[in-house]
Amino acid sequence: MKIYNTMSKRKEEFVPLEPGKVKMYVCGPTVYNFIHIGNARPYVVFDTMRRYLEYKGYEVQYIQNFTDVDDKIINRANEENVTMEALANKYIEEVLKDAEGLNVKKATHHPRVTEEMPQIIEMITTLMDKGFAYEKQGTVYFNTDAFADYGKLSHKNLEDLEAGARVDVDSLKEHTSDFVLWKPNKPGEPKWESPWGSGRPGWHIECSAMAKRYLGETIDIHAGGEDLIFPHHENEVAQSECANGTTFAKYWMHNGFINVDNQKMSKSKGNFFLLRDIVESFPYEVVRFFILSGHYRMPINFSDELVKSAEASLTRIKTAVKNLQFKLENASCEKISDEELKLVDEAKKFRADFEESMDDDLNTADAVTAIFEFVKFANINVTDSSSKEFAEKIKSEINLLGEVLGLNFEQDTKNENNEDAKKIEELIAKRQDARKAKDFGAADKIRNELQEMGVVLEDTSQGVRWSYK
RNA sequence: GGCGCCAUGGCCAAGUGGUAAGGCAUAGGUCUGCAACACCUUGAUCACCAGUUCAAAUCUGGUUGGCGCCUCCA
Repeated sequence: MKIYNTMSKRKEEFVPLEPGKVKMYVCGPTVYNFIHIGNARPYVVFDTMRRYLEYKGYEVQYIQNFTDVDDKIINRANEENVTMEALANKYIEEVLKDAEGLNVKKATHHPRVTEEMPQIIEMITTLMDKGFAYEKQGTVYFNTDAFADYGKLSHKNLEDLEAGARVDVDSLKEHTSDFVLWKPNKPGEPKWESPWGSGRPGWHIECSAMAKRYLGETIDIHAGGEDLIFPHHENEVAQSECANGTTFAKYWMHNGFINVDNQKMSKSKGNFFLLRDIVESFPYEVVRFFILSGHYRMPINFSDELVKSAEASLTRIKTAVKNLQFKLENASCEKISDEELKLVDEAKKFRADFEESMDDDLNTADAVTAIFEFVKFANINVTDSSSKEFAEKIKSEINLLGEVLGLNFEQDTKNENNEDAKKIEELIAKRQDARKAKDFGAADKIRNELQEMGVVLEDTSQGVRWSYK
């Protein structure tokens, strides 16, 4: 498999540090609100990466943190008159709900910054001891000048950074690009004791410390949104490599943004969409499919119209799978024929195509194409007279590819209950009687009635198939 | 100012040296009592200019347009 590595700016063959195992760290959200559609992208993309690696037989250790101490959380907590802890807990729960809705697998660990203080303080101490950090009035800074490789991930150099810097209010720093490792608390703010006085860690150090604790000094893949390249990930590299004296991450993966009207979402522009609001109109799985229908490094635009189009595409696949299910349930012949066995063999190419696309830097957009082609193949070759075994084999192969993408093609997002089903079956039987009697007026009336209940009928030579629209 | 990304049919989107995948939408047709599902058919020379090459959407240079990072941010 090839992965585009931000560090080298090229696709590289993926070779894990340890055969058969992959250590992945994905930067998680700061929990002070529900996640927005943009936050959903790294969740979906890197979960898909994980699923594909697992599909290929790797054992994946997947770590995603929650930043539960930060100015934004403190401010929001003050506004709502609750403790920072309560606010963070609330949103961690909500984020997990959204993640579950998106069918994102749980991380191996979801560490929280507030529970990692000893490790964080230890790492800062090491940086101080090794001369990569300095303390001024209770604030500890990382000395970027001491790390010769500073800028190697974001491909910036210190001179350019100095030149392009905005007016710096923080006069305690020795260099513009130095950043905070530990800062003193203001009165009333949450605080932890440290060798430099009470306070809390800077944003960057937490990820370095958590990655080290749960995955070790060197990890395989570090991932996140492209905006994190600088300064966040650049600073992580500096901290971890200076403290540990070894390479931090072998591969750096960064997802592109989800834009609205081709522009970055922002609250001030008023083009900001929470995932919660979107799933009022579309199922979570449609959002997941929408995200996977473009390459993860390219920007994608978000709009109702585009998601609607994605929904129609997904429906095509799901309809095909439903049809296969109906056919196998009503098949008159159990055993697969020689002719069908040949077709099963022929269908292997779709899986091969799928893998080829996924192997090419997780090209899910192209991988989805293989599924569509598989669907067409199924539509043409699995007929009403196919054997049950054949229909079953084809269906499970398509479903398998869906699972790798975290999509369950058989899942029905609409509510159904048995009482409804019974009533629907009765109406269908009545309609069938009417049709037999060539009373099409009555038959159509029943069909319309069902349509109003949100039920769509399909007459096949195997019988009537119904589903919720 | 520094660094970087993008520009493919109505919309979305792969392809990155050998004469343009796929999906959505549209139109016509087949199937159907009608419909639905499905199938068939229908459409682009790849922003522009110049260059390299037997050959370029695909490489190089330039132009135009859009966007991002450099400040919290997925």
